[in-house]
Amino acid sequence: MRDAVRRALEVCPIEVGVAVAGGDWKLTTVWKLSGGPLRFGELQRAVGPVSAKTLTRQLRSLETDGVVVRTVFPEVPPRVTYELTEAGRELAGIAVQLGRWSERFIAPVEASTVSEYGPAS
Amino acid sequence: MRDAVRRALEVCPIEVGVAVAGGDWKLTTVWKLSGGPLRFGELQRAVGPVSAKTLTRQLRSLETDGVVVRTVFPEVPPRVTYELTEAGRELAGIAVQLGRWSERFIAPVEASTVSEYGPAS
DNA sequence: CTGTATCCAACAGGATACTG
DNA sequence: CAGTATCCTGTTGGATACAG
Repeated sequence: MRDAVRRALEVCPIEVGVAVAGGDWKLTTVWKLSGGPLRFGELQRAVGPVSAKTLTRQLRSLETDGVVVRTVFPEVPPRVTYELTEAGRELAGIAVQLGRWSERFIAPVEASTVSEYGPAS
Repeated sequence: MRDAVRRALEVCPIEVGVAVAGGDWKLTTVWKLSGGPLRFGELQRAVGPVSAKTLTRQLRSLETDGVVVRTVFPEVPPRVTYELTEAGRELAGIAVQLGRWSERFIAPVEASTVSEYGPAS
């Protein structure tokens, strides 16, 4: 278990959730994976302007916390896929709600809603 | 509007939500306020081991983003209360869901659930 | 293709002392 | 009481170059 999570456990469940799901790109990553497994490169393009280094670290963190599963195929060129666990699928639902909340209260828009975008195909 | 929010607007609604609600103590603060207005000191004790400096900054950020309202009473000693806007009340619901999610998938427990704790009285 | 190593700037958050 | 000012450490995240 990661230190950040262990520390949050001493405080309250909400902080545990923040320790696991907080940080740039994490929830968007989970959301993009809710359409099914994606390779590293596909994921990077789908998530947005995230560096490989950061995406890798966030994915490792999510893997440690039991949100995603990483599968390495012993091929050349290498192929690695990421998919959600049950915890990840549940978290994706919360991510969508947060996206809708921000559309409603922070940046009201008519088009380009998270509801319409959907996860990466 | 804060820079972090403006930058997230270029990416996706979920990242906007993270920009507003992400960061230690913010969601717990919102949750504790869901029981009604609290003074600064009450809030600090309710949230947990957060420094005054950090809590102040998070509250200012939440105020700028339209999640909380800060009210100063011209008295001696000074009294300042914080309360949720409608956006804040909606966000508190998501915070509770995140807390329940972490209880279910990260740190399963029988007692001491976020559901039982409730906001500060 | 999927990363890692290194360097760097910016930010987060605690501790302490202090103010109106 | 409700902060602010200062100093400090650790973390975050991009850019670039490189590796298997």
